[in-house]
Amino acid sequence: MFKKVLIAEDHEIANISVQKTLEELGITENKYVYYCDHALSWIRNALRSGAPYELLITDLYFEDDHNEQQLSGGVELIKAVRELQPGLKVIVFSAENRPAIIDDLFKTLAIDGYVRKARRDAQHLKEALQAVCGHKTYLSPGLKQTGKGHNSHEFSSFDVTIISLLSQGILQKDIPYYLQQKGIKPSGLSSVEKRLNLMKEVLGFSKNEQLIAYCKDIGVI
Amino acid sequence: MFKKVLIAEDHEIANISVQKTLEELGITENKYVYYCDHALSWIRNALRSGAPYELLITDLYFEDDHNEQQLSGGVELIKAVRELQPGLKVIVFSAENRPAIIDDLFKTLAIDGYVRKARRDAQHLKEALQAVCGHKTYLSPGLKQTGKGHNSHEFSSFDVTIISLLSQGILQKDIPYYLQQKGIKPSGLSSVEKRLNLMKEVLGFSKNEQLIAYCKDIGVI
DNA sequence: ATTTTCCTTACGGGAAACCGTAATAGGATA
DNA sequence: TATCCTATTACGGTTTCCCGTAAGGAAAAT
Repeated sequence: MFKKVLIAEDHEIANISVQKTLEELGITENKYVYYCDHALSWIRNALRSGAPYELLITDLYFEDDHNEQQLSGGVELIKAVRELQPGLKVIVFSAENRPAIIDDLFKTLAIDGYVRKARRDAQHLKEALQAVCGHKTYLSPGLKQTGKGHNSHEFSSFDVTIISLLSQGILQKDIPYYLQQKGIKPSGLSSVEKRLNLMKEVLGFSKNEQLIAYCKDIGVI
Repeated sequence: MFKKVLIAEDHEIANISVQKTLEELGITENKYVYYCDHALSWIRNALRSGAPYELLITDLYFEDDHNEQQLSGGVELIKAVRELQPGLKVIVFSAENRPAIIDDLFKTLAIDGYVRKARRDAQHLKEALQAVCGHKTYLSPGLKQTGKGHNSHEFSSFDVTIISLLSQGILQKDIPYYLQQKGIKPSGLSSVEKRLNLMKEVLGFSKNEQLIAYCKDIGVI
């Protein structure tokens, strides 16, 4: 089992329980911080002193307060950690439940475990620690990886751009202009329409409003 | 200080910490439950046995699982409790931060304290316990301004119905039919358009897609 | 170089949304 | 009852969206 673990979690209540949970597993050499910047400092200092951390447990979203922070949240913290200590194991512990976002954590940031704050989260956290310690990955039960069912769609960056513009109130007929501004290659109105139609057809939708709601739900925008 | 307290909180991690926090204040005769229905049962039984609870600490939102529940969440639990034991003190402990909803708890359900799950929540919970014990009300710091910003909008159930229908792909021109089905009073297409225009004007939006995205963000649909 | 193929763009007719205005209904007041 | 006031509904013109078809253009294949 791990011996030296760093926990980044801004909620005091959650922080206390993670602490207690780790102690129950015999993990005692821990540091608990409430800010992302502090987490990075401790990782950097531990690395310099020759006794690096073995595991980082972090939340995704940290609330702003009077203390100005460089790192805005868990994603930026993990990115910074990856440059500093690429081998550090990372478990994300958050209430986020949108598959697209969680999936992206595994793919882009190569995290080792994701535990969702939910009914049995303390138990799940223990299971995650066991799994990650054995160099396996862990995902909370009930969170299916975006295994694309019959009606799901892999959103390209082009798709996301179009949907974002729509959700910002840009008229569909004006989207080509914005695409040209950004130098995005297919910029014709027909291409935009074609892509929107494809997305809606795959997902069984008929209106843009449905598409926006769906994308908000799964977290692609 | 209180002696007999009931805690209803589905997240194991949060539940553990509340437990520890109460123990630090010397409150030892507590019961911790993970479902609203269980909470109501324990309150009812304690009342019958002549040793009623003095305080209920409850979350607002409970996640559904395989156990079918009568009470859907904290609001329904508090309503049921009010009929059973009107004098019971109630502290709500939730991540909810929308002033309109929190205000409604104090006004409609006459709760005694609201502690938001945030950075210093364990400390705030202790403060709330002190305050409510002294028959005062408590509200987490940083939530005191109920003044709605210049561009915000209080969504009526009519608004939510319209927006829900749109997000389900119903054509705007077909919404009157659905409103009549449900027996909702203003059902004309012009009334729908008027209401949509009002919402968009207040929020500074121009398209329905923006409105859908906004409502998803703030959680009204 | 020519043809084929695929992708992008352009065009046009019909449906829906948008927006201002007018007609109607229901309730309150006198 | 008559009148006023408000809210709801109905209507028409314009814009935007929707969708099928056709034209243009680049890359690959022959």
